[in-house]
Amino acid sequence: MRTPAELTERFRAQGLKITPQRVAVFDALHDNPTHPTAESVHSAVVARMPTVSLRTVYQTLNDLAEMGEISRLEVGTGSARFDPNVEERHHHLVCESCGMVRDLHVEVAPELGDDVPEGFEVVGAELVVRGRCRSCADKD
Amino acid sequence: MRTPAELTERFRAQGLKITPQRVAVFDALHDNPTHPTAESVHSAVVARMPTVSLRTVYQTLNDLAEMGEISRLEVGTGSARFDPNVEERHHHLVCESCGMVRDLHVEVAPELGDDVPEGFEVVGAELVVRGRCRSCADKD
DNA sequence: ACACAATCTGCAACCATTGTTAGAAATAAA
DNA sequence: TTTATTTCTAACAATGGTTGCAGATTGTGT
Repeated sequence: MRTPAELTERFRAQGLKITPQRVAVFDALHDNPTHPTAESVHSAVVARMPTVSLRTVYQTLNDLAEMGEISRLEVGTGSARFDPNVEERHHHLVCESCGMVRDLHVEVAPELGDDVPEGFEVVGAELVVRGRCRSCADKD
Repeated sequence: MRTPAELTERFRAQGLKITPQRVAVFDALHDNPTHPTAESVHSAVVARMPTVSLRTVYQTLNDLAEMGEISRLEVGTGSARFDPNVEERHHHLVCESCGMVRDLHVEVAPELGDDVPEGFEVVGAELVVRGRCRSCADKD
């Protein structure tokens, strides 16, 4: 992910204003490998700026996603996850027990050709590998 | 997918009762390649049994999913989709414009080994390929 | 046919997310 | 720096999908 400072530039370039709330979200995401939900980003932000609303966090995450600076994941755990790592193409590993999401660096069948219908414009492909992580598997 | 008659057997085997509502859901799913939402299953069912509630449809779909007779898909289109085809291993193609979901018969990187952490029990892997279907691409 | 347990319906509650709006704050212009 | 303009924020309400609940209803084994 870009640094908070770089994101600030990108926002300015789009004519968006730089507010402390937005910077706090940038900081919360920077080098964060946990694929946080909006809620957990909000918690992190609130720890330092108690008045920031969840609405603002959603707004900023949406802006970032629209600019392609982060990506939104739907892994079936109820709420969306946000992934600051958009530079490396990668996929995800999900623990069905604790909800943990982890990056997975795997090449996925690049020759889709066969079964994709004529005229379908492929934009992207996401692989989700599900299972139980070690600590959950050990628990019972 | 199993025939409605077979599902009836499976339900009985689990000690679940056979009600006309449940049979109507079985029928609505049988050989249905559209990956319907609960809402659309409900519409189909209501066409023949006007009093069936959406709640009952959800209940039956959940039962079927728990028994492994159908699978629940979350492709990020707002509502869950249900796929009666659990016999053939396959993946999905999603049109981001109209929400269409289609089966995709592609082999996906079977040697995950590399990046899966030690001790993680892999249960399954789902690939979602996103893009625009021909008719949506033609529209604009 | 009976009795009991399981099921159905209708409605309320829930959760994640988005719409709205008045007031506050950041930038641009002077 | 002061003002003017435009954008943001916070709070709250509303939405959409899904599940919880209570009482009436209906399969099923006897």
